Amino acid sequence: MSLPHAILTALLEKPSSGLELTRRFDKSIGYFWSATHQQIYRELGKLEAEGHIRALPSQQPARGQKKSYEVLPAGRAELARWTAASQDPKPYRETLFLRLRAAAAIGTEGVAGIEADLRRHLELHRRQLSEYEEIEQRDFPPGKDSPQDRLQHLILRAGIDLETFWTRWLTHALEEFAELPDQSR
Amino acid sequence: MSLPHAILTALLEKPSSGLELTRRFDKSIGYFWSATHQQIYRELGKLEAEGHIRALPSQQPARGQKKSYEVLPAGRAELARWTAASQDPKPYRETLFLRLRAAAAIGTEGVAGIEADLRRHLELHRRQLSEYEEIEQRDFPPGKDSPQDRLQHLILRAGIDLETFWTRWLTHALEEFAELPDQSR
DNA sequence: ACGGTTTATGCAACTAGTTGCAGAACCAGG
DNA sequence: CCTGGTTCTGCAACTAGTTGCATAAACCGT
Repeated sequence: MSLPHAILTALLEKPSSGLELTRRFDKSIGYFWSATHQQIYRELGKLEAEGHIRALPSQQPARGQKKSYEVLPAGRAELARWTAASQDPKPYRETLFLRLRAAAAIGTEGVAGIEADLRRHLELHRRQLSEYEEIEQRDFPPGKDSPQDRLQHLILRAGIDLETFWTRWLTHALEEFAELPDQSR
Repeated sequence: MSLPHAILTALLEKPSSGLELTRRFDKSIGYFWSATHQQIYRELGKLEAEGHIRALPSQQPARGQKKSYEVLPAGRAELARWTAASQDPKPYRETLFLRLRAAAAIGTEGVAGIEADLRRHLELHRRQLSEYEEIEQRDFPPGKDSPQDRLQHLILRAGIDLETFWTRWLTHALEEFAELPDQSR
C-alpha cells in the first residue's frame, strides 16, 4: 500500500502529469521506491476515483494529451494518516546473499561462477555512490538547513551510507574469495 | 524467480519436509529471503513436477503425513546455472524513507507523527543486530574457516553491517529531529 | 474411546508489481 | 498536406507474494 502514497508525496511536492511522474520516479523518489509508468497511470486513476487527487482543469482531457493532477485535501489527510501510522520493517529480499549461500551449498563449481558478478555489482554500487555524493554537493551546500532540507538530506545520507555498505562489503567479499584455496574456485 | 532456488539451496543443505522448510525460512535463510508455508508448498509441487526434486520414498505420502524432499541432479544443475547467471541489483523499496519524504512534503503535522515509529524501528534493529552478533559468537569461533564457513560468515557479516547501518542512521535521524524548531514537530 | 490441541499439508482468492502491446495526439522533413 | 517517429496514456495478461481458510492425521489427557 505504498505506491499511492509515493504518488501523493510526489504530487504534493509538485503537480504533474503521468509521464512527468514517471520521469521523477526514475530518479529522486525512485531511488527508494521505483515504479513503472503503467503502475503510475493505474494508481492515478484509482486516486482520482477516491477523491484524493484531481486533474487540473486547465486542459481538456483527451488521449495523447497531457493531463496534470494535484492533491486534494482528502489526499493530503490520507497521506498524513499513512505517514504517522506505525509500520513494521519488511524482511530483506536480497538475491546476492541467496546466491552466495547457494554457491556454498553447491561447492567448487558454484563458487567459481559468482565472482565475476560480485565485481560487476561492486562497480555499479560505486557508481551509485558517487552519483549520490554529487547530488549532496550540488543540493545541500553548508547553508541549506531549513527543516525541509534537513529531512531531505537525511534521506540522501541513508542512500550514501547504504551504498557505502555495499562497496565495503563487496570489496571484503572479493578479498575473501581471493584467499579461498584454488580447488574451491 | 528466486524462491525455487532458495528452496533448492535449503534442501541441498539438508533434505526436509514442507514444514521443516517453513521453520528454516523463519530463521537462517529467512533473514534474507522470507517465505510463508503456502509459498513453499506450492513451489515444492512445481519443483517436483519439473523433476528438480523428489519426495524421499521412505514414507507413503498421505495427508497430515510428513513428506520429505531431496534435490535431484537436475535441480542441482539448475541451481548452479542460476547462481552463476548475472543479475542486476533491484532498486530498494523502503517505506521508511518514503514516509520521511512524505513528512517533509506535508510539513509540521507530518513530521510530528513519525518520530515514535523511528524509535521503535531503532529498537527492532538493535535487537536484530545483537541476535546476529550472538550467532556470530556461537557459530563462527576463530578456528572455523573452511571455505564453506567463510562464505556463510561473509553473509552473516552483511547482515551485521546492514543492521549497524540502520541503528546508526536511525540514531542520527532522531538527533536531527531533536534539533528541528518546535513548530515543525 | 473420546474430544481438544498441535502438526502438517494444501486450495482459493486477493494484492502488488511486471511485461507486452497498442492507440491517439504532436511534431518534423519532404 | 502526409508520413513516420516521438510523446503520452492506457489496457490486458502474467508473475510473485499474502491472507484466510480447510482438512486430516497425530498426540495427549481423561
